[in-house]
Amino acid sequence: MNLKQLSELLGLSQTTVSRALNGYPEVNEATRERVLRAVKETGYRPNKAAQRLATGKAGSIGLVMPTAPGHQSDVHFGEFLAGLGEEAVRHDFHFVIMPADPDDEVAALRRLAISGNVDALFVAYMRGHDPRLAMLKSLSMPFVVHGRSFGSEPDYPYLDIDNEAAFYDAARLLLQLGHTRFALMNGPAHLDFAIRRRNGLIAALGERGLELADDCTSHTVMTDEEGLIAMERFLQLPDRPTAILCSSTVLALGAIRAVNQVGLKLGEDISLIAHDDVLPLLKPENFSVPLTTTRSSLRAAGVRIAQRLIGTVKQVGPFPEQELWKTELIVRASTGPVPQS
Amino acid sequence: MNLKQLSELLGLSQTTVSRALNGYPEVNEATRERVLRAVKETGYRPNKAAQRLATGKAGSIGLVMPTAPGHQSDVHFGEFLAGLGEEAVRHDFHFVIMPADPDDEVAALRRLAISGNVDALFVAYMRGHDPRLAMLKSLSMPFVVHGRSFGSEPDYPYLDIDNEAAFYDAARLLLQLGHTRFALMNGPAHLDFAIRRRNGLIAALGERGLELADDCTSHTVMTDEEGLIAMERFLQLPDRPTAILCSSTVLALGAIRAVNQVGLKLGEDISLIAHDDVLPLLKPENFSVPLTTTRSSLRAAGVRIAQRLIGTVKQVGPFPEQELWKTELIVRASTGPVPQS
DNA sequence: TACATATTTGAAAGCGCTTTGGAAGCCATT
DNA sequence: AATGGCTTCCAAAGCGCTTTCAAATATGTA
Repeated sequence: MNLKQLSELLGLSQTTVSRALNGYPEVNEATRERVLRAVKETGYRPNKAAQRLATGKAGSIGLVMPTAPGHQSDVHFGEFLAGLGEEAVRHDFHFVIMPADPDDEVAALRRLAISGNVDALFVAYMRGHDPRLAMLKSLSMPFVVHGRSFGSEPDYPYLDIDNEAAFYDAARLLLQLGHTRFALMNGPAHLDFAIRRRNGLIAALGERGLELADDCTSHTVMTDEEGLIAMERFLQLPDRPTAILCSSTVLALGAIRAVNQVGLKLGEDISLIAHDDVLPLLKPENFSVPLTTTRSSLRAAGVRIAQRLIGTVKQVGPFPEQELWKTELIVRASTGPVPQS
Repeated sequence: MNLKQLSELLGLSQTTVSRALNGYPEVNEATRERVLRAVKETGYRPNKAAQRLATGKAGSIGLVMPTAPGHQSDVHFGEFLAGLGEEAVRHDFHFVIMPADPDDEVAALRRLAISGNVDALFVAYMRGHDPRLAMLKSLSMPFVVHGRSFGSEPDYPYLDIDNEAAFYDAARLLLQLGHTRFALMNGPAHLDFAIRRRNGLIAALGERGLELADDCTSHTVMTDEEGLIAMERFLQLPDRPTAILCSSTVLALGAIRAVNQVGLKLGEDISLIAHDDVLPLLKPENFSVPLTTTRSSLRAAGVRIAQRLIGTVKQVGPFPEQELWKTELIVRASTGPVPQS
């Protein structure tokens, strides 16, 4: 059933039927109702590809999903998607997801954009000096970045959390508790949030004349295995750190296992603060020792970005181009005063 | 840059350029190379919406993502998606994801199908007597179901794991270890896998003249919170169960917390077997007491289903319509002989 | 040389929708 | 009766591609 058939059935032109459906004013209310009733009866649905071709819009936002054999799926991605979806469903928007090798993201994003089946783009996993920004700006397609790109002019639309402040504040808390030997378990070094969180920590330490040692820093993918390995390394250090900042509750999961294995007590021998993306699976309050965290909901960010993206496409708005969300510092039992040794 | 412009640039007809690009044989190799070079230089990409409209195919597979405010995002979904993506990227396929309220899945699926921008459908979260099957069959669009629908004629294409055998075998192991008091922590009761796993357990118990008590059965969404609550209930029972079957490592996470809280020992006082979807985040071997599991990789299932779906669209094949994967029963430390009381 | 047969190219139709530019009908006003 | 302004509808063009059918050119055969 297509427009032509429907209009013949009704004895109307395609034009009129199309207008009736899309809420144009220049159509008699009586005929509009007749059309609407026929649509109900026949189950007619407009072909989106044709709509897209005719209008240039199709109610979809595009994003690239990094994937490869052996590439571990990322809980954060799923959680963020849930947020996008929650908002998209309200506007009858859908997603076009292009899976791509992580090394091929720029090209994949371009393909997605010129493919002509998305109205707007969402970009994540931002890096320092991210090469995608220049491409996006040349594209004349709306986009919003989750995160920022350290070292690039901040003249693009983004939503980010204040990673630097988060880890600065976290470090300050630990400093006030008397800690002086710090370690950082971070995400991959090229990612923007990792750069900023490290900077935040270094800034706080610097104010006290302290430094972050290289052997007390790890940059890895954020899995519990890597957390375990990194923490084991820290614990073997002659002068082992007592204060740990951790970029994810996933890393913390492994880290805590390492702490338990050597019989140390979290919150007493070792203080740890992790960043909490509010993953449904890893609630900091459910850890055997509840975790002190810097918190910001990934899902909420997804909702907000979808709002901005969809709003831009639908030309409602305007929206702020740049948003920087503060994180909350939530103190639980995994932090305590520096142990007397 | 579109086909018309490109062909004018080359002094060729759109026909020839189109054929050159799509690998048709009736075009001179020399001109084909000329076209290909021009494409490289201009960065021309065909408009997918137009392609879709013209051919009816667009290299995409569609799926519905259940979502709603307050609806917890599902790790399983993300992991499965990673599997689909891993295969899709090899064939330059993408996904169209339609977010939908869980109560609206049938309608959402239909919208997605008639929208005309997917070539094939993937369906998950199967229920007993699933209403989507009839709709799908009437649709004449290829689809593959992950799971099955208990109570429906199995005449549709699916890939499932043998849930019944998995829990039957798991129960048998525990029976051999002398356990007689069983409990089941299952997923939502209307879901197919939950029905079959329960049946598997009941069958194994039945062979020994045992029954599964109602107050030793829980059907909940699979979160660690629910796991905790269910296990707390079990443990307060006057004649508390010693053998637990658990439909997910996520549930097990909470269950184990409950066990620890009351000071019982997993693998001694309580034996537990969980089903393991091989989530990167929840490795059974990393639990403080490594978990005995029935294992089957969700991601591998995603890869396989993508293969079948894409193969069907591309008309390579044929593929088996029905696949039933065996799970592996992997014994670790969370199971032991029934405690002497 | 003339003819049949491959090989290579092109004109145009069509996919299902939106939208421009009229046209027809109706009413009130001159 | 003629004019103008509304309201309501329609024919047809166009979105960017594929594909059918036909034409042009090259190649082989008698």
